[in-house]
Order: sequence, then structure tokens, then C-alpha cells
Amino acid sequence: MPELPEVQTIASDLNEVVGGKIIEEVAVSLAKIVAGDLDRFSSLVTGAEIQSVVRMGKWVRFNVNGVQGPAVMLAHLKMTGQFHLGLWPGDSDKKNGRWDVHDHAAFRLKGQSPDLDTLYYRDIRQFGRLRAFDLMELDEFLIQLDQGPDPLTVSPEEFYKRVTARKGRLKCVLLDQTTVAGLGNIYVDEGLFATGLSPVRSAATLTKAETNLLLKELRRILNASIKARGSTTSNYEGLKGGGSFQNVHKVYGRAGEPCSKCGAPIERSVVAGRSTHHCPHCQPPSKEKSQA
DNA sequence: CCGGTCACCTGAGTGC
DNA sequence: TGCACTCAGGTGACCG
Repeated sequence: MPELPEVQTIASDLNEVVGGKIIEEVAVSLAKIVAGDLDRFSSLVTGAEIQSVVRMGKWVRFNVNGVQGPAVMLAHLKMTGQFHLGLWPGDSDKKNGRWDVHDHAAFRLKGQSPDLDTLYYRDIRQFGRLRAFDLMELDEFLIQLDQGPDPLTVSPEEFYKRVTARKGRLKCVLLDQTTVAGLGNIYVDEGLFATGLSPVRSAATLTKAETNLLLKELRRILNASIKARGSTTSNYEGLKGGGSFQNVHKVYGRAGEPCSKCGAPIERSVVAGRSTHHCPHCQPPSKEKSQA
């Protein structure tokens, strides 16, 4: 589900609402949602104070100060992961909450208002994962993950180098989190449309001017989406509600509708196994951009 | 190195 | 109503 703007929204909502809170108790109702050893996870997280919550690519990163020192909890939401507040799951007592079918982990927070004392992780399709590390383990994990730089902060030179170092099709290269980390299907389609680049163009053939423009357009779109709290199509929302950026998508989810630049119908195709939306007139596969 | 396909899951939408 | 089928914002494994 979520890409960079949505994860950014989720992380900053969390930072505001649970930053500074202490995790008093952890419960996991679906063991596979925690990657690695569950006891290790619980011992790292239980009793820890949440210092801050930030976005790292498409990961939500909780920086915590645990009983045995600093630690980090990472959440990858994949398609349908969400965080929401509720009541600690209990039994008969009316004051207790209940597991929803799709809630898989619960964190009881100290100092939270008594009617919403628990942060739940919910995930309809169960693709997402939670993991926890001490700082040594985190280093190892991040090396193995090999995420690229953030598209919002990467330098144009670095972006040019990373994109053109790859022989694959532009769309695949941008979706690959080792190129840059945070783009997904929606924002790649939107960025390519805004730049007039074909999704199937070989990444290695891009000029410096083209990658510069692509980066500029991606940033413009990502920042506008962050302002709108992201795009809501089905299963996404932050702690404080969903976003509205889907209303200004130019190509994503608009197959058959007229292109906003030239009026030609937007085409849907499949690239890299992902549904891909582009204007065949404004984004021709040849090297040259078509300027009417 | 590269692309294609499947697998992981549930639910919403569509067409018969 | 019901059933069969397709699709979904992500990634990782496997195969040729």
C-alpha cells in the first residue's frame, strides 16, 4: 500500500502521538508478523521509551531507548499495514479492548489517555513485518538491505549516476529500492508522466538533463503528496486519517481517460509485473520526447 | 546482470 | 444471491 508520502505521513503522525511514550507491554497475536525471534523482539521493545518515529525509505523506524540500551523497531507495511490506537486487548472487563481480526500486534503505552492506551499494528493481507534490533544488529541488517538514498535528498549527480548505471527499464530501476528508496508504483508512474519519459526506456540511455528533470518532478509530486497526507485508494490511513492526493493523480488509475496534456487516452500496460499507466503520445518509447 | 513468474494473503469489484 | 475471476500502493525467491 504505502509509498514514500504515505509512510512519511504515518511516521510523523506516530512521532507526534506516541513519541516520548513508554511501551509497557507487548502482545502479538500472529507470530509471523514479527520477523526473527519473538522473545528477542519482546525483550528489546518491552519497557522501552519511544524517542522518535521516522521514515526510512518505505520503512517506519521507531528509535527507542530500551531497558538494555538503545534499540530500533522497524515496520514495513507492504500493501496493507496500518497503525491505529485502541484499548489494550482484555477479556471480560468492559473497559478492555478486543483484537480485530486483522490486528496482529499490540503495544500498551504508558502515559497515553486511558481510553486509547494501545498502539495496534493491523494488516489485512499480512505481508508486513515488524522487527527489532540493537544497534549492532541494525547495522548488519541495513548493510544487507542496501537501500539507496532518499529521493527527497539525493543529489542530482548521485541520482544520475545511480539511474544510468542500470541497464533495465526505467520503471523497474526506479521501483528498485537499491536505486533510491521510497518510490512505488503510483509515484513512479506519475513522475514519468510529468517528465515525459517512457516507463520502458532503458535507464542507461537517460541524459543528465533528463534525470535532473525527473528528480525535480518526482520531488515536486512527492512533496505535494506529503502535504495532502498521501494518496488514499483503499487500505491506507495515518493515525489522523487518510490523504487526498489520489484526486490529483494524472495517470495512475486513469486508464482510458484523456491525457491532461494532449487528450490522448491514458494506456494501462504491465511492466515489471506491475500495472503501469502512461500517455503513449507524451511518453513515447523512443529516445526523443515528442513535442507537438 | 536481466526479465518473467510466482508466492505471500485478504477483500473489493465485476460480470455471468 | 452466489460464484468465478481479476485486481490491489510491495518485495523476495526462483528460473531461464
